[in-house]
Amino acid sequence: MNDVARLAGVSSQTVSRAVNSPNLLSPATLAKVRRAIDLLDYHPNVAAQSLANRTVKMIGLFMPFTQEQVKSNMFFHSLSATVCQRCAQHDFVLQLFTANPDESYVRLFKRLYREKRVGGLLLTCPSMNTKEIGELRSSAVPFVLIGRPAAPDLDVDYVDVDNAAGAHMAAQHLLNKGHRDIALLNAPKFMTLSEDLRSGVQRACQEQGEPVRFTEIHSELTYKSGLEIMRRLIASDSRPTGIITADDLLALTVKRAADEARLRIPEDIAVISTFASGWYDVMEPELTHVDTGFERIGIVAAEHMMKVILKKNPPPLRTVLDVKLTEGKST
Amino acid sequence: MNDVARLAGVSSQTVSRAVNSPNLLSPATLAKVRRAIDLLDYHPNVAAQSLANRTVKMIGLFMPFTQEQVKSNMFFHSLSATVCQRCAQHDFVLQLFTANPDESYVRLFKRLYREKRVGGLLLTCPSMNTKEIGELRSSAVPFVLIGRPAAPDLDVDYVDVDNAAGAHMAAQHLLNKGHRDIALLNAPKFMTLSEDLRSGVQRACQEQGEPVRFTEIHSELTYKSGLEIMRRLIASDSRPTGIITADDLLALTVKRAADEARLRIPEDIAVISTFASGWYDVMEPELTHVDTGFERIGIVAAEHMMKVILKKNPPPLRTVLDVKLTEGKST
DNA sequence: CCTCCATATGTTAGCGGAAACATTTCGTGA
DNA sequence: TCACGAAATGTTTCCGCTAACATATGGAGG
Repeated sequence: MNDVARLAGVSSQTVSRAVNSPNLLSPATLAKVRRAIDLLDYHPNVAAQSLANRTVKMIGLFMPFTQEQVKSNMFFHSLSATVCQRCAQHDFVLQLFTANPDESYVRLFKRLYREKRVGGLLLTCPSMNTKEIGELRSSAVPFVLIGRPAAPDLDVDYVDVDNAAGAHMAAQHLLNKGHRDIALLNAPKFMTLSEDLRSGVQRACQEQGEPVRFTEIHSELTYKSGLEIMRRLIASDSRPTGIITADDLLALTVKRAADEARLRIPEDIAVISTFASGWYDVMEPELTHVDTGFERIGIVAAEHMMKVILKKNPPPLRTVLDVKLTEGKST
Repeated sequence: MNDVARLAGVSSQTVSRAVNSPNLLSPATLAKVRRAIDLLDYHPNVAAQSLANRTVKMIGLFMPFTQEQVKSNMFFHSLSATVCQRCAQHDFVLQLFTANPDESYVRLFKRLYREKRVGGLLLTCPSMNTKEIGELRSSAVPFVLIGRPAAPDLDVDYVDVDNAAGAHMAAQHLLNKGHRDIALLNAPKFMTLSEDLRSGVQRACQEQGEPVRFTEIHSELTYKSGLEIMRRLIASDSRPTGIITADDLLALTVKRAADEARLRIPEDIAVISTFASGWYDVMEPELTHVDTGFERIGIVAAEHMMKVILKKNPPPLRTVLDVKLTEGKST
């Protein structure tokens, strides 16, 4: 920076201004300084910058999922991709944390923040409980939850997609097609998602005038787990006529189990997924599904976090993104 | 740090030593300092650390792929996960870059390094040419290529899996089963991978005593693209008896096209994949494939990079990881 | 012609640490 | 008993940058 200043014949503070607030400089000086910057190929040292102005232009994205869990779900890659892109636009950087920590979540997050590794965190931790969230909230660490907390009155920032509405739409869709025996191949219990889905489906069933049989089964979000369950369900006496799956990978297991049992989709058994990630294409017939547009989550969360870090005091983030149903040929 | 020093009754440099080289301190002082650190919940500021000792304990992982490209391939998530985990073990951090840059690759990489955002880079840029690599090599930026460069004598660090050997094994496997009409559903031409695969298969065909018909077709690594090609290929007069795919997603397209044409796998048409990522499970019958163990790439690359950053002068990294064939029921 | 204020630039003092060097302490062998 | 070197600790300076304040410059208005 001093070299640039010398070459341009100005003070080093002027160089700093040329970089950070060019509008404060006269056009002539600005041009001089910029020429010198170009000539010397100067790039500011971000460590020194954050030390001096005490803001850390890095967002941590925390996704403590196993390979197996992630594998089934485009969600995670999509999230990191959109966050990364958004960061780049604002001269921020994304730090990714996928490893399961040795220490407790709260402790880790506090540490990362205190060490100035990140200016704030985006968290996808389904297993973080209300107490932990509250604890983190009362610390100074800025964070946004991806997926809303179990306790809705917790006064924390979050973005979520309206999974309950999606499930409701999916169930309604089946009911409209005349189905009266519906099963929900749901996500594991520990995911708050699973409760949203169940409640959405149940509400739709209750709203229906006639009686509806509703079965709920929890599955891991893996092909193997889903397939095992579906085989059993389809072989049983009480085979439902319509199946709602938490995820398009699980929809594939329905297809396979149906194939094996020589059942046709949608004639003998209908399938609809409340979430479409990367497996969507592979399904045959074309899968009716709820389009969550989950790519939007990363954008909203990252934008909010950057505002927080830059002390722009954005309003609280309590966003639940709407979803829509895309009809395919599987129902 | 000064607070800790005061509380422990030592100088701040002693605190620094307690953190970075505890063996230099007497057990008594070390204990005192550590107690003070705990009491005050002190965490060193990494920005200040890198400023003072001018090493940046961050590794950048660059993966400029579109959603569409990534979707088909577990490779990318697996890579970031293993690198991230490895980084965590050494108190390093992973910065992820998936966005396609506005500027040129080389320019971007130099900038990231000069700005001290990263201490070094792990690069997966299939479209980076020999000239660019050479240019980057002659700069000060430490980097490791994921996948080896087209020009083998380029004097750069890289890790790769032995795709040519994998393709060779796959072809041999089919030849041993008696196939004499083989097609390779290959990756796009712009990926260096595609050349490795072709050469591997060709070599196997040549080594075979009898004449073998060999067809090569390039496809994007998407279901749609593969399916279109496979439908045409299977419908054509010259339908091959054995198909080698670049990827397990493409293997699924073979399955689907075969189903549609009422062909059985493996009786009427055999399939083997030279790469198994997340789509593996979904295939029926069980897919014969080359197991590349690509998770190892991230580990090797990250370990090397950390040594470079910590100035441990590791020997040049020219690693080509071996692969093995796992026989399923699709051949 | 002078005051006053907005605009443009320079100066000083850290941000939180670690390297390099200086100093003290202490055990050891002659 | 004392010199001597290793081990333990302290002091100074600087890493590269920006906030806060100080100063210069120029034009409008009285």
